[in-house]
Amino acid sequence: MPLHVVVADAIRERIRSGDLAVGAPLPSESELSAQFGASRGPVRQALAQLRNEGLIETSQGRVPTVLGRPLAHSIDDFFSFSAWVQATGRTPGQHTIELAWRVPPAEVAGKLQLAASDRAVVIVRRRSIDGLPAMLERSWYISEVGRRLFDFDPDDGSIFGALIERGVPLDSGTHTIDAVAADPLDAEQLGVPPGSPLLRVERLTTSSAGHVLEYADDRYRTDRAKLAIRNSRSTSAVSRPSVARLAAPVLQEGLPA
Amino acid sequence: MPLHVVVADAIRERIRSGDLAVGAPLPSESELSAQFGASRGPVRQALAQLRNEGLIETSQGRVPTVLGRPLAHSIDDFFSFSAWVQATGRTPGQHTIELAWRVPPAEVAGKLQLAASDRAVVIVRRRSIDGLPAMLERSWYISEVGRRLFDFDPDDGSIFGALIERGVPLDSGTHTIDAVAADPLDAEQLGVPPGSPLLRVERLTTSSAGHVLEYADDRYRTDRAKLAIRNSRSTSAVSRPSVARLAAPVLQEGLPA
DNA sequence: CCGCAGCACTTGTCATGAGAAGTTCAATCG
DNA sequence: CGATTGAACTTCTCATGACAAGTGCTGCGG
Repeated sequence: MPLHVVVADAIRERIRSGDLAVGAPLPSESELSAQFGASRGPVRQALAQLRNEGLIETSQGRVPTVLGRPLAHSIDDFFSFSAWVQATGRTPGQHTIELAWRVPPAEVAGKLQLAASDRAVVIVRRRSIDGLPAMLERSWYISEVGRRLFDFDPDDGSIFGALIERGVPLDSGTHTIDAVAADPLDAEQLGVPPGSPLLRVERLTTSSAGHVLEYADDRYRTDRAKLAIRNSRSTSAVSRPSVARLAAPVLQEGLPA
Repeated sequence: MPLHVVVADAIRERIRSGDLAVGAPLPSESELSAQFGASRGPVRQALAQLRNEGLIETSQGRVPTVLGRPLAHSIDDFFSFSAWVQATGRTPGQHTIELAWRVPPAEVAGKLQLAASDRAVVIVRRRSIDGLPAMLERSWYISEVGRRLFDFDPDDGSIFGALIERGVPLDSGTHTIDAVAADPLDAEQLGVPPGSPLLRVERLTTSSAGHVLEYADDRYRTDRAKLAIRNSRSTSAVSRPSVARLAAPVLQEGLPA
């Protein structure tokens, strides 16, 4: 394992555990170099990584300080409902409502870049957190990917994980976020009155080569799940925001000032 | 200006302009070094920055390739409604409905970390895009920051920009996203039926020192604005997602595959 | 006691050099 | 003609050294 990863992991763990409190100063670069037996290069590489994750703040002449605790554990938390729920220490659940291979509506076909007569695999699942319905997922896969859904029981766990294991190159995703009123199916499955506001996340998953593999429409009960974004202007190198899903009861603990 | 910034800007511009098309290979590190008269250090620093912005993809042994065009122009686009709308080539508008200094409700006081009897400055504004109402903003500032709101006309433009100019260290933000039903004020100001689903973004803005300066509750008409997130699992160094607001009619153009 | 200069220390930037590890492609072997 | 080997190329990793620029503290002078 590369040295700079070792250093970054160690510091990240010290922040996560609270050993390095929010606002506390980090050891200087030279101290870190000595501690890990590394030269300044890998240490600076590790600090750049942490700065980029929004965990620390650095500026010239001043020792780096801790900005906040980590939001998401890994990038997969954002792609996989199961991975996300498990990472927050809860139990994910899923109940398949429909699994079919058919011609999708025109708008879905457009997003999947299919011809009008091409079929796709659709799966509708109710996802729950600790047994409570939290999200209704309508997912369309291109046939080549979707046929693998018939190889295993979708009630078993993560489709994302199962597809990755089978070598499907799910890689990049574009998520579009808005709000919709619950339609009759949403209302019935999620246990809310029809017309209730739901948080909708539309996901377009592509391979590393850029081919569209999946289009999904996920609708969340906002009392059970939200999204969080943290970003900072200060960090000298333009930092990227940090995005995570949040389970409602974790909100306070999950969002340190 | 630092060399690695010069290199990064130059490459970013070549990607933005289409000179380097999506999927095209970049020059190798040694070629870039020669072109800019720099050693490998700054060149690698620039490439790391671009990789982190999701613009390029690198892996060992292979020349970097272009992944996609930039989503957001700058980080400020996410903090400032005005900056965002202008960056998309539209005209932002604002109409102040209320500006007051009073004791906030308990929940707001809690988020601002105020004592029960402390006052704060509240401003309610309707924001529009090209004259069409798009968002209703309820913003609470701690008194020290909020009193500056009386120094200028909030209908003039960006409060964020004005506060930054006056030295207020608005720096980091945590955004929580969910959906709510339009209350009577939302409905009236945004021109939608009461109970319509709205996309809500709660924002907690803090100084670089970690003090809470602002709490805001922004509610968007989802037909006029959405959020987009793009992220990738592949990029060797853990890449950070890219977040942007989207004005509805820009959706197609704004989201290259 | 206050203000300021100076020093020690910090991070930011850049150059050079070297080996490990992965990719690509062409020549060679079966 | 297909499979394999190998060399040339690439990026990744790391070490060392140096200077610039910003911060914070100490001690001096007023």
